Amino acid sequence: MGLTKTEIFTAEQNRLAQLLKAMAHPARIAILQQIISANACICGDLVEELGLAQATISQHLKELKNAGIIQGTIEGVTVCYCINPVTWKLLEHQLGAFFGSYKASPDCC
Amino acid sequence: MGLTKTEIFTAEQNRLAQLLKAMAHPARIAILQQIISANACICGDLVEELGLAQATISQHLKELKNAGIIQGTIEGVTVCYCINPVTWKLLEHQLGAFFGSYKASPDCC
DNA sequence: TAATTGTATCGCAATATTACGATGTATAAA
DNA sequence: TTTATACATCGTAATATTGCGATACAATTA
Repeated sequence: MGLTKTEIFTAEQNRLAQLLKAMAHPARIAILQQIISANACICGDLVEELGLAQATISQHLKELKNAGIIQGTIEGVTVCYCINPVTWKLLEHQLGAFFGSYKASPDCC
Repeated sequence: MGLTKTEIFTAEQNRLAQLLKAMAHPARIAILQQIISANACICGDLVEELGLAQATISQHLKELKNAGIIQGTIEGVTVCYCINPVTWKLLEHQLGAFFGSYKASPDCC
């Protein structure tokens, strides 16, 4: 049916999956890297940096914004995007806890 | 066209996106949590633990295996799944570096 | 050998994603 | 007020994902 059964899972599982999904695209990873490396916020330079159409970039930015990973503020004609520090740290800690919860045991397959 | 332009991006960006995508589903997060918390490897108990059909679970396991996040070994009738320690640590470090590369600056939007 | 058990795969329907041209919108400059 | 610039949104085609019933397969057990 192509519809994820969200009601089966916990809110945390769904939220984590949502955040990971928002990042799970090479273009969106590239966008995040650009935003981070530009220190200050980047605007529509992304269209030139990456080789994608303006409509496509705008769509990817929207998804990152919807997930709460980035935030955008209008600055005259341009829009300034930057990392949402709250979500970023939350996700960082959640992933850290998740990955840290695994301890390799030698008696495994 | 519904086809990701992988050739535009670096191998690292594509690989990271692939790994994140494999994890970006609540069922697959739940499966990983189960595998981790069961310490030793879990088998088809997953079908009972989660409320999904056997075919669906098998498909999710296949995706995690294809991405290299888990590995499965046949043990008689059952199949034993566990975390692939190499990929796990690699992803852990890569994500750590990625999230750590962001330093919040106050002069931002 | 036949039946049972645990998984994998096939095939399908419903839905979601990706990419982009075309077009809309809002601000700034002429 | 017209024009230009920077984005956002719409609509659409191609493709991918999700979930599951049905079925195949492989290894034990009777």
